[in-house]
Amino acid sequence: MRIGELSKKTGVASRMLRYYEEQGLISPTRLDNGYRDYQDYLIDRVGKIRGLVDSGIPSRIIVDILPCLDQEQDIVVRNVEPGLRDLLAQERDRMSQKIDFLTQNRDAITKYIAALDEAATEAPLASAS
DNA sequence: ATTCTTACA
DNA sequence: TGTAAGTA
Repeated sequence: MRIGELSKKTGVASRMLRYYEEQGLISPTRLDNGYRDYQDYLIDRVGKIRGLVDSGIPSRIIVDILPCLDQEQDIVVRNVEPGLRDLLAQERDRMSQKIDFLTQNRDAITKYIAALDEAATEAPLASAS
């Protein structure tokens, strides 16, 4: 399928699909007319990529994690790149740190929402005062 | 009508 | 990311 169809199926803007390609996250083939040709499995892959990207994970890390996502559980460990283990461990710690940060913000927002609801209950028409 | 690349906001 | 230009 071409970029427009993949965009509709994944909800990812075609602009970003081309960007993902630049980042080495996906490698669509080309049609004779130069149009990008995406395989069906990329629909699922793009969904996972979006999840990672939306979590704020740098694309350079996503590239290393992607092969783990494309398989069910049988992770192939042939690519024993030198510092990859440490790189991923370091990234995992950053994720934990980010999760803690987001958890705090979520709780703070939850309290704020509660305060807003309470205020609305006490003074229903005070929004324009 | 769609997509492509390049480039600017 | 969105959009514009000029193509294929």
